[in-house]
Amino acid sequence: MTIVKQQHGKPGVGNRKPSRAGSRGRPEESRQAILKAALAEFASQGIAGSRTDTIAEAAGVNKALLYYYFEDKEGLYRATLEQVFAGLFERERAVLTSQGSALEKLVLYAVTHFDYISENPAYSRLMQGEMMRAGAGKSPHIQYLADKYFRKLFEALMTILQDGVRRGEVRPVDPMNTILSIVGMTVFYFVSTPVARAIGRHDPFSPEALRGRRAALIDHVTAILRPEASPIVRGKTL
Amino acid sequence: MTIVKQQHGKPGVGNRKPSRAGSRGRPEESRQAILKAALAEFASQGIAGSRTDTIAEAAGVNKALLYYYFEDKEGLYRATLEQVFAGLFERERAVLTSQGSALEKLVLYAVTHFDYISENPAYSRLMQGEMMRAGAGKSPHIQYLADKYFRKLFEALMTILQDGVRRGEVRPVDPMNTILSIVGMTVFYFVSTPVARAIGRHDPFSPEALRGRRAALIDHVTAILRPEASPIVRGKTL
DNA sequence: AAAAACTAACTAACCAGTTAATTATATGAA
DNA sequence: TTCATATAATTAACTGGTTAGTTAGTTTTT
Repeated sequence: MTIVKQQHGKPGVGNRKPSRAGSRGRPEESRQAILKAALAEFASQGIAGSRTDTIAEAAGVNKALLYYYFEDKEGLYRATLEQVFAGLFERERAVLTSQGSALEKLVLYAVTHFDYISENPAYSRLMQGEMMRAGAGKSPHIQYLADKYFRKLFEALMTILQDGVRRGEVRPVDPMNTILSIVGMTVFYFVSTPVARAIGRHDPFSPEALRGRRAALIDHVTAILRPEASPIVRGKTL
Repeated sequence: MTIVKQQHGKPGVGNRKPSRAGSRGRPEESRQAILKAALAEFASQGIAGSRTDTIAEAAGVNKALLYYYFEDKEGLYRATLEQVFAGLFERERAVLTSQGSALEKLVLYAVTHFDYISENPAYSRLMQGEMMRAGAGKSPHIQYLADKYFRKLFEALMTILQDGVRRGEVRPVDPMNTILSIVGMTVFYFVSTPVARAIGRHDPFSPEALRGRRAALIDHVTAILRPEASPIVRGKTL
C-alpha cells in the first residue's frame, strides 16, 4: 500500500497556488470557483454527463467542498441554473417596461434575448438540457423556473402583443403562437450550430454570422407582425 | 448461494410467451423489439441517461442480446438514429420534388416536417440529444448525418428559396437565415412543450393545440416570404 | 479553544460489456 | 423418416471500471 503524502504546489512550476487544507481566507472565492466550473461543465455535458470530480478539479478544490457548499450534485446544478436564468430575466425586465410600439418592444425583446445567448452560450445549452430532462419528467426545477420566470415573461409578451393588435399596430395574429415563433427564431440558431458546423457552411459564432442572424431575426419578427405591404426599414440601430 | 432455476412462463398468467433460452423462431422479432425499446428509451432519456438493462427489459430479452445484434450501446443508438432520420427525410424528399411556387414548396416543407414530429415526438427528442452531444464535441454521428441528410436538404431548400426570390414570388430575404427561421418555428414548438406544460396554459399535444400551431406556422412562414401587402388566405387545405 | 474551511482516501452502488453456457432450428446422411 | 451434428439464438451470472457521496480528519481564522 502506497501512502501518498499531501502534494504541495511546486514553486516555479505553473502559476497554481499550492493546494493546502484549511481556509483560503476568502471562502467566497472557492464558492465562486466551484460555480464557475460547474456552469462550464453542466452547460457542456448536461447534468447526466457531468462529473463532480471534473468540476472539483477545474475549480481547483477538493471534491468534498462541493458537498460542503452545495448539498449534492443536484443542488449545485440548481445554483448554476438560478445564476444564468436570473441574468437573462434581469435584462429582459428592462425591455418589457420600455417605451415604444408593440412591434418595437417585441423586436427589442427578441434581440435582447439573442444578444444574451450570443454572450452566454452556456445559457442556451443549459436550457436545452432542462428541456430534455423536463420532457422525460425528470427535472425537479422546471416548475420552479416556470413559476419564477417563464410565466411572467410570457404573459408580459402576450399583453404587449394583444395591445398592439387592438391598436392596429400589429396585424391580427394568434398571440401565443406568434410569441412561440419569435422565441423559436431567436433560440433555434444556437441550437442548430452543431449542424451548421457539420455541414461546413460557416462558423455560426463568427461576428459576421451573428450580425447577419441578428439582422434577419429583426426582419422576420417584423415580417410576421407588420400590417403593411413591405417591411419598413427603420434607420434606428437596435 | 441460491441457485435460481430457469423461469418458465406460468400458463394462464398474463399473455406473455414463456421466456425460454434458444431461438424464438423469428429472430427478426427480437431485433425489432430491441430497436423499438431502444428508441423509446433513448428518446426519453438521451444516450447518457439510458440504461441498457432498461432497454433489454422493455424489449423482453436478455441484455446480452443487445450486444449480439448491435455492437454496443453506441451501435444500438446509431441504429435508432438511422431509423428515425431515414423516415423523416424519406417524406421530405417527396416534398422537394413537388410542383408549385417557391412559397408553396417551403410551406409544404414546413408542415411536412411539423406533421412528422407530431406523429413521432421521439424524433424531436433524439435530435435535441444529438445537438447537445454534438455541441459538446461528443457525437460520433453528427458528421455522418450531416453528410447523408442535412446538407442535401439544406441545399435543396436554399435553391428553392433563391429561385423564388429571382422570380419575384418571394421577397428578397437572406436565404440561409430564412431557412433557419422556418425550421426554428417548425421545431421549437416541440422543444418548448415542457415549459408550456409547466406554465399550465395548455396541453401542447392536444389536437386543437397542434392544429392551431400548424395554422400559425403556415401563416408565419407565409408572412416572412410574401412580397404582398397582407397574407393571402388560400382555400387550399395543406 | 472553538468554529470554519478544506482535504485524502474510502465506500457503496451502478452499469456497460463479457463469459460460458443452454436451447432451438436447420441440414443431411443413413 | 430418424438421428446426429453444426450453427444460430438466447440466457444467467459475473466483472471491472466508474462515480456520487461520505468520513475522519487537518489547517486556518477568530
